[in-house]
Amino acid sequence: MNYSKENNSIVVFDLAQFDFTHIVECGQTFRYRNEADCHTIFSKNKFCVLQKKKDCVIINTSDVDYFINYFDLNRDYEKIKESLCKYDGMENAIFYGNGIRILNQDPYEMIISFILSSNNNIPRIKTIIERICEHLGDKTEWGYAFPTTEQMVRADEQFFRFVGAGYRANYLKETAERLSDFDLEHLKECSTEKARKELMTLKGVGRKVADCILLFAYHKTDVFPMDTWTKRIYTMLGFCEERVPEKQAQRLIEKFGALSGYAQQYLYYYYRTNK
DNA sequence: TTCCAGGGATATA
DNA sequence: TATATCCATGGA
Repeated sequence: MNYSKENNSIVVFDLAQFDFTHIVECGQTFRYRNEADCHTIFSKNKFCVLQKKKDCVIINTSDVDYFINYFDLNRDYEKIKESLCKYDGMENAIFYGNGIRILNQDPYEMIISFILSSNNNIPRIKTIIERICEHLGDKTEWGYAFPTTEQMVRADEQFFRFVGAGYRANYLKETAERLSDFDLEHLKECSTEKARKELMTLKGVGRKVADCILLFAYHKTDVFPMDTWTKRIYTMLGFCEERVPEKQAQRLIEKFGALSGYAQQYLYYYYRTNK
């Protein structure tokens, strides 16, 4: 991936491997803002501002190294796309979602965010997360940071209902308490299976939410999160053997292997935005 | 009014 | 182990 690192900015030259709209609209993050001439993306207590030029994208940030990792800039997505194009039904999805990258996001933020995602829609998830940040997170020059574990445990169930979490309020309360004494770092070293099993002991984290966390926070790409959209995609790809989402995911992982997570994002984005 | 959204917990057989 | 039902909320 062709980019250069400056003092307070990153310049990305390979636009076929970097499309901000596709990166944020493919459902892996909920904290971003689109403005007329620039885009802003937030992570933990950090942010960056992206400006698209004729033949490059400039990422302005005070933490260059953090966002080089965040945007997964040291990975060659051309190779990934080439490999995935060999599969039937992938070419259109890859062409459509060209420039998607799987972000390396904060595990804690992903857990809280995807607990909220269950049986919910993206605009609402964004709104609820925004409210949680506004009420619990530190105020910064650009807005509110995502709350720390300490800030989260101070909130009660009533608060999470107040911000619109609905029946998930209890999940957030219980999981926030568990995570205040939980080593999220060591999951990096675990196998996908073992990490998934541990994540699923958290309240509000089932198979699908766990797979999203594994993919978007730990970059474990041998997962295929099955939601209401990908269940439809399963039959559209010509599969019909399995009815249980977990087994459907297994079939798809047998098909795509270590590229499953990437395949899932292209397919999810393509079919969701094209109905 | 009903359906749906990046599903999970729980009870039941 | 597999299936059915309930769960808040707001936009379509």
